Amino acid sequence: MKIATWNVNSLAVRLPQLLDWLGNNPVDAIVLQETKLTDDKFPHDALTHAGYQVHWFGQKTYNGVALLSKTAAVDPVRNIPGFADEQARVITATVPDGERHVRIVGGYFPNGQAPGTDKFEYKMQWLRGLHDWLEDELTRHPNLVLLGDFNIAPEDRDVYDPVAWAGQIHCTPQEREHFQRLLELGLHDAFRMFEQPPKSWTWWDYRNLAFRKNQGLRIDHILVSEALRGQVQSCVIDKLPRKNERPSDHAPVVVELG
DNA sequence: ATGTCGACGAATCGTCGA
Repeated sequence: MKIATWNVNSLAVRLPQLLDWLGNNPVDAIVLQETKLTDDKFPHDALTHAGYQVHWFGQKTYNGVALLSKTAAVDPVRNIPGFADEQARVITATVPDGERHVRIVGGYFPNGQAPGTDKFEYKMQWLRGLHDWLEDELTRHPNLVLLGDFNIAPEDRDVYDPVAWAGQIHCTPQEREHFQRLLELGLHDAFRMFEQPPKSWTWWDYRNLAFRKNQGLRIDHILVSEALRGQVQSCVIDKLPRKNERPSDHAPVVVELG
């Protein structure tokens, strides 16, 4: 079973690229972030035609998430129960895979702008809300995958220039502490379960020729629960879509469960 | 280089967010 995550930065713009990518990478499930579409504008028919069933949840201009799966996903939940939120950031559902059922939590974590801002404080509260809900959710669903755009670079090796980024958004000690607290729930960073090329990033700024210079961050992640840990076969970043014309600034990440 | 995108509202660009 393959599960992917991709921040598409506007599904209206990126739909052809998504369909192309799914044609070449027929994953069993994928979560999308930054669809930036109200529910009535969601391209449900095109994705159904591509062989996916979809749960989606969005808003105009900002945010918006979706969960696509080959088999129908059940028990969907929008956002974080117990955490009141105006913003469409989390979509969760259970995807059957033969005898196994996997609870998939797709998240678009707040950016946070900069330490000391209201948006940073919102990010901190959001992360606390996510942690507390996941603690419960894991008791109900031992087979759980948390994936998406975390907007956190967990370690210095996830940053192209850790000195320049020290203390900056995505790299603050507070954000990294929250990432560690998620790991303490028994979640495991699937990407780091394997040997990986150095300078592996999932996001490159549109500015400054960052992709060409491979100046990026690893801020999109796939965390698997303890019960799934032994089943993880691979985890890779697919840089190819970043080379498209009019690319998203993020690359997809794919995990394979045996 | 704060050098790019994408969306929006109102206008053929300025502003915001990332």
